[in-house]
Amino acid sequence: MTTVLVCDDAPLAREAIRRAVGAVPGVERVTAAGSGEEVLARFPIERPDLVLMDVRMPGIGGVEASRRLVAAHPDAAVVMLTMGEDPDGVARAVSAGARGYIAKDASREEVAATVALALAAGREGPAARAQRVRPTGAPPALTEREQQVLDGMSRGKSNAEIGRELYLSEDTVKTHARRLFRKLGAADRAQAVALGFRWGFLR
Amino acid sequence: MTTVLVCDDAPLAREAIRRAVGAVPGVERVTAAGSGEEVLARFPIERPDLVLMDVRMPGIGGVEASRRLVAAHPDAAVVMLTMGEDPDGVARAVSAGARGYIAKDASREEVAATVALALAAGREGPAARAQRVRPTGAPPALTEREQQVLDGMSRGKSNAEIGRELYLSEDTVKTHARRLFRKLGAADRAQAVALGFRWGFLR
DNA sequence: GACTCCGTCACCCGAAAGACTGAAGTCTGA
DNA sequence: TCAGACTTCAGTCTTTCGGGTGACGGAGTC
Repeated sequence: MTTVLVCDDAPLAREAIRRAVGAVPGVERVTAAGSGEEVLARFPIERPDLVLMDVRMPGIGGVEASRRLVAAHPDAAVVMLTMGEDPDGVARAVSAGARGYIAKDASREEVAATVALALAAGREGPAARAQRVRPTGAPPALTEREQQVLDGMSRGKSNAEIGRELYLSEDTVKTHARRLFRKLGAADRAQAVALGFRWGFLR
Repeated sequence: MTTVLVCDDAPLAREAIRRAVGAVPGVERVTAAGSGEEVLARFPIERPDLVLMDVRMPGIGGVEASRRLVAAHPDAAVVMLTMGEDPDGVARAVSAGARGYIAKDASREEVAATVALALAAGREGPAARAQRVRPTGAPPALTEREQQVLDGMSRGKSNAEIGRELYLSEDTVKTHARRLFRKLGAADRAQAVALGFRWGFLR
């Protein structure tokens, strides 16, 4: 009986992850919690084989919850959920006992693979996975132009249209766009917009 | 002395709107508030010629704030800021005394034009502008495939990559993408991602 | 049975995007 | 004063995107 406990304060994300994890072969039961405190309270009762926990939550965050959980139950397997907004937190969580992490922008397949790995692995060294943490510690600092270009992208404007709005040439907009992509780690404007929302540059 | 009071709980959006409004000819002073309550408190003191207020805010939302403001000060000119997520709320706000609304995905020019119009107009009938509210009251219903394609887009995947993830041909992905754009009213994948976040399909 | 919606795939086409350079002006801060 | 960031623009190149259109099978509906 392999059970997984998913913890995220956002109901939508929680259910999405539940579905993804539920599809992993070998996982019979997936339960959900809405806070780190709830995980600490329920872990001794449910004894899940794996805890998937969001890094950022109200109350004690995922990092502190992971630390306390592993301190109280050294056999607990914790995998952090992150959306790249807090790589330092992930690093601390991993060093505090989490077995790995999954980026929330990962595909369903990647989630499944990571969960399966975490379940299968005898405690793999945290260092191995900690390397996957993004090197950029702080939220990227966007210049005003980059912010404006990002904003235009989110409104479905082409580079030429953004240029006309800002009284710039299309080439200049493309230059700002390229640097924007580098800073955000985006492959294209669609991902840039997604990361813009997650970093709070857009809303 | 024409002054405009901008109210939005998000500092970034607030500043962006401030800048846009500040560029409108005839506007000498733009002040900013962070909540509906703050607007109600400051309006009698500052007596701005126009209040730009976000529909959705913590505490009393823009609708209720607009209603109370106009009830207390019938000469108050309120224009709602919306991002299309709550057309009913806009309609109620307009019927409750708001003079119009501006979509947040509007261009700077559109913002300027609407502000100038709201300032210049003797009280135009609310009905005239209320028609601009999007006819689609409910969030668009996305099929599972469209949701999956949207998700892939938000992760920066190309259509071909999404196709490989979902075991589909690139052409099929493009078909789903095209229908997705139609449903969301998006011009391209970047705007589709933005609308996906605003409708809650992505997070 | 007719109709509609979804999912699948294919073709063509022009427009746009994004990567790669190089360069020059402004402005700030060490 | 000088380094460095920001901003501006330009060129070339390949890839991708998005629109238009058509098609076929299946599921559900009227």
